[in-house]
Amino acid sequence: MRVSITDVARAAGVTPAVVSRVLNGDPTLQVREQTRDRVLTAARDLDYAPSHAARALRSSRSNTLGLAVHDMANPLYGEIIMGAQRAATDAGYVLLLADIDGLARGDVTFRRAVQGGAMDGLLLQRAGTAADRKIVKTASSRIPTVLLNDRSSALAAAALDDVGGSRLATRHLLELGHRRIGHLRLGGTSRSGARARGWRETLTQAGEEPRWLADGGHTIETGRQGMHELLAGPERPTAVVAGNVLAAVGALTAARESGLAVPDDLSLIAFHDIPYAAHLTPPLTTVAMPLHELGAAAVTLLLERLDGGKERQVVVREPPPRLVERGSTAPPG
Amino acid sequence: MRVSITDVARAAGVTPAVVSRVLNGDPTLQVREQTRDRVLTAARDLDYAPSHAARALRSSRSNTLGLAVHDMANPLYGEIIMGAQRAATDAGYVLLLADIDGLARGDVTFRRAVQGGAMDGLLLQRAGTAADRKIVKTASSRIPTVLLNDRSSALAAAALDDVGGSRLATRHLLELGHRRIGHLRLGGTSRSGARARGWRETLTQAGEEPRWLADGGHTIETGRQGMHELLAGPERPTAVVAGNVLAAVGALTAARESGLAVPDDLSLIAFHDIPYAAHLTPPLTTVAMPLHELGAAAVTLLLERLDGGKERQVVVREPPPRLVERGSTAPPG
DNA sequence: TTGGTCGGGAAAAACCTTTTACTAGCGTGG
DNA sequence: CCACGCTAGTAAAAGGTTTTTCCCGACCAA
Repeated sequence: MRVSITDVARAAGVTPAVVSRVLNGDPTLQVREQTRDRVLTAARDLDYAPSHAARALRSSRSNTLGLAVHDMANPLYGEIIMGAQRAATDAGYVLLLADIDGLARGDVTFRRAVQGGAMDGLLLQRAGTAADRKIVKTASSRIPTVLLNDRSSALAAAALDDVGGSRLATRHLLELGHRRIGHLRLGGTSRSGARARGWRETLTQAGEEPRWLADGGHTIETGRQGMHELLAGPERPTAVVAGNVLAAVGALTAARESGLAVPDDLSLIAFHDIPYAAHLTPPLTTVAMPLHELGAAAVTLLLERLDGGKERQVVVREPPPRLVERGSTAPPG
Repeated sequence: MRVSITDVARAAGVTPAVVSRVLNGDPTLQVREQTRDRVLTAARDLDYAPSHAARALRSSRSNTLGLAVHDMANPLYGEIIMGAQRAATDAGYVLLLADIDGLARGDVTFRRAVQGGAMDGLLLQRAGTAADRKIVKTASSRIPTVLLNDRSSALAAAALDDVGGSRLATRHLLELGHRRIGHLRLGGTSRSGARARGWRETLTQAGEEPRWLADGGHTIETGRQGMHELLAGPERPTAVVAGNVLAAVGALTAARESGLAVPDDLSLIAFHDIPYAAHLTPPLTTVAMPLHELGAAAVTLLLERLDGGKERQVVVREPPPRLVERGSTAPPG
């Protein structure tokens, strides 16, 4: 049926042990060049691939990493996942998908997968919900866990340079001549704090007062509400830094609903660049963050931990946040 | 270390075989109610979960399904994946992620995963590229494979009701009073044919001639080009059915570039509804297709095959395509 | 010759389940 | 009293790797 290591051994005229050690490059093995060749060609001829299950059983390593995210349909996560995917593949690992909300629904499938050793480690993107806490508890007590873009806890984590991105965005608006610059923060997560900090610090350094602040969340609808809040006061900001591109989409709608033209009456810049941003009206100016690299960094961190490394928290600064100028920012009218 | 079936057996005062058979509900097992309870409580107390690897090795079933897509960052695929995810979880299966383009890069990781029995079956979303053909060949000869939204081949597949969706879109435009209705087809895939067919048939039945046809691809940029092509002739269409929502985004840009106002000078309706569609200018009228259900259906199909079923092709008609009226369609000016 | 060392590989255990075949004990009918 | 059948399990094999220990022959030095 399947070709096993014994078949290869027979074909090469050696024992299975030798095949295993040759194929895995065991440095303690003494073997003649000739024999090694026989093994290698036999393996190739028979198109041999070791049984995932048997190997996992014996070595108690599944070469699999779990990946749990909230919303697959969010292109931001898609980007992160692709980065993680690639890094994992390059390291010979494979990615197992889990849906956080499914897990929280009391899914036995995931718990069994974690406990049963189906994955060696877990990448977790959380959003601060109750479901998250449950998952974190279930998983992190059993297998190494790395948080994606989050650093509020004692767990290992890979995060973006939120402060830097926020500074870049705010500085862009300042350079255009804006003074009254508001911020739509994410709310609820640690990223929220860092992004708000970059905005606040940059304004303070420029001698401006960071007065306009509202929660924009990370969905279109929450962004719309937040923007309305920001525009409600008697004195309005002339420019806004949105903590999330989806919130910015909603903010654009809110501006329109308030009778404000973007960018003539109000400039808007958002965190994260997605293809759609270029096709909104007006095209959205954004700060592109290295999402791909974030995913890769998280995987690297996890692999490190699997090799016995300590829990670390890293900030992905390479490549640095990049300003993508489009049509939603302009000098104040 | 890990708690194994032997530990549970010892705690319950029986042999491992009994534990296995009780936990898996072996109907041929004769066991006293009392003994069964002892086993069950022991398993619960020890928080036992069977080893994924050992079980896979013994039963040569990994309870894992592979999922290979092109572009995770595309929200359409995200939607499909979420549907697949859920259906798989409900059936006790877990999803393994693979990136087609990585695979085609000559990745050994995936080939080893397939051959090593890391997955029982594969869900494959292909786009007609050379990479696809390679993957299909590697995989489908070894494990059951189901195609997502594609039915051009001999393989099992789950597809959308493209003709129905296309009819719905075209009829909507006809009802608004349009006669000169064009189509931006996908190009390259079998879906292309079906969607074009729905458009053509509906027009013909209404006594109109299906004259305006161009390739819109499935990216923003190709959609833009296709739309320009459609608008190039001396006599222009007054309305267009776009085969893909991303192409429609590009088409919107193309219309603007041609100095045409949507919907006043040109109506546009697109396949697939995504949240962004509502926030374009103008908000895009779409036909929402059951993507979630498509993913679930594909999983069902795959599980069927794993249980020895025949290769089938299904069309997901439930829920039926749904018209989402927004601002990009209007009676002809 | 003997003792020692080294090269080249063999043997066997262990990893944890599942499954098939089998059995000890007991009651029952003939 | 014996054969039989039933209950309630038991025993053992199998699945494919990896890894540690072990072994045999050859060569070298004394």
